[in-house]
Amino acid sequence: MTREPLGEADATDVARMFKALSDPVRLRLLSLIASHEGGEACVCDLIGPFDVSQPTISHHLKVLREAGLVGSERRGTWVYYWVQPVALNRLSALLQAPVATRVGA
Amino acid sequence: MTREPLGEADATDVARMFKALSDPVRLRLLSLIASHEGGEACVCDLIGPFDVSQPTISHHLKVLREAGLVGSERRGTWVYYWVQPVALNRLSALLQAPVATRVGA
DNA sequence: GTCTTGTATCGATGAGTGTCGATACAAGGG
DNA sequence: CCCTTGTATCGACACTCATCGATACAAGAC
Repeated sequence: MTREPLGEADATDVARMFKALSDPVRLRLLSLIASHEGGEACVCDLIGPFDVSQPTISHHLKVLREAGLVGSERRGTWVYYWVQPVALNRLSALLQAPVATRVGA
Repeated sequence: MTREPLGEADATDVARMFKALSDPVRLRLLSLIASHEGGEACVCDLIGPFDVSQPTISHHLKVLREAGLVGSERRGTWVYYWVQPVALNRLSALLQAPVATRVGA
């Protein structure tokens, strides 16, 4: 990003992912999933830590999934979610700024 | 983030920055500024590339500034903007995911 | 001073978003 | 079968946001 300007298409694509990260509940969900043992977490593990209702958690998980930031799978009664490292690393790389961009900064 | 869950306060703080990045126009503005020679750009350089009005560009620059992602300064007639590398790097580091989080992923 | 150019703010409006309760769907146990 | 538990969808509501035109402010030229 600091090398050459983003094109319109890329910007729209990346903006959709950042929008998925622009909510505190979703950020905490993502970090709960990422830091959970085995790298994945059941939805039942993700409802307790929040003050919002179960449908709201389900909605936020859907947003993260449709943004490509997490994957999910039903196994028996429970549904498990895991992070998609490739997507996160893409955003991470995009934000890496040069050490000193501006003269005197 | 992949090490331990984000606290509520941190999540709210970081979410505000990601929200500033969640718009295609703002992403392109940021990359235009970052990739401009000297690491800074005059507002007059930032209006032409877009199809939106000048007040809208001004609004988006304000959002980026209030999120701490860019700095600005008036020099004579023109106002210059530059990126804040520390802020971008903080977000970048936060998104760095382990190479293989899930077994078999 | 007045005029012109660059930038920011204001007020309005249409679209989008987070949240909820109610409800539907999925799967296993009795 | 019915019942229970886990998860997703639906419909509604309050709120936020991106955008605009109009206007105000800043600074230099004349």
